[in-house]
Amino acid sequence: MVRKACSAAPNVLSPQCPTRMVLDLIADKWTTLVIYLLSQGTRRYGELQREVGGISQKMLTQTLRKLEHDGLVKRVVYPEVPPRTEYSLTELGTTLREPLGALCKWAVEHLPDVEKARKAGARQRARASEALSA
Amino acid sequence: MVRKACSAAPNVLSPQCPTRMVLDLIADKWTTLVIYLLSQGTRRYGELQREVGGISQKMLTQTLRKLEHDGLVKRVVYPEVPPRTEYSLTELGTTLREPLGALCKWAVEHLPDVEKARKAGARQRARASEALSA
DNA sequence: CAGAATCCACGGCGATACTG
DNA sequence: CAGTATCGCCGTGGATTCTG
Repeated sequence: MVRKACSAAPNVLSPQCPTRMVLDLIADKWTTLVIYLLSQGTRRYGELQREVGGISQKMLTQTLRKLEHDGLVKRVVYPEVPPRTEYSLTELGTTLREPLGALCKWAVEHLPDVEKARKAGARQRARASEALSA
Repeated sequence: MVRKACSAAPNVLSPQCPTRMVLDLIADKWTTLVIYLLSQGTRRYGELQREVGGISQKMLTQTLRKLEHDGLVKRVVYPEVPPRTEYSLTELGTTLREPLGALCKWAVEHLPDVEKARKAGARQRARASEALSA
């Protein structure tokens, strides 16, 4: 495991730990979706809004701006009329595909387990107390 | 608006896609921290609260409950006085360590890049307008 | 010690309207 | 088309209090 990431103690719990940053990065409902889409190729603003489905312009713009600010997404504006803006992953942005992919892979593989646990959870919870006293 | 789930095409954009579930799972400031801690060994409620630092009992309990409900965390209550509760990762929970670790690894490796981008962004943004008019 | 319950503030986020 | 600006809901989450 990655230790000395933080100052002295390998503490993920301190806010300045890089782990925290990743969370801020992906712990956003939309961010991951946008990255996913862009990992498939360059998109225009409108395309993204249409494809993500359910996202408001506010959120899309906000997400895009954050991503751009973090150097993960490249924004190219063509000073034309009508306006055209194209978004794409930067070099850095593409490096996120793998770890993100690993996570998705986990989801696909373990989804059944989680669903099973969710269903069993309700029943099991009811008998939890009695099981312990036995 | 429910198009085909992601049965055939892994459409991350549809809400019922497993990817969405992962997001719901980790897209929580605390969840990842808790999992990280538990991946190091069993913890008591109070220990978690102290170690995570900054988390309220409400959030801790809530997070723990969700994790338990999803079958990632095992909760053992000892009917003693004073009460003692121990939390630990389930078998399923430990499988999350790897993909989560990959993410952390990414963070550590690319943190400098992101920070650089963040710093450069501010300056660059200032010259963006003038650059266009030039 | 572990947790449930309540109150409340802030901010996320969507909807809408306007601009270049 | 690609945004920005404004408003308002409501969910998230913190602080506090109470219980077994």
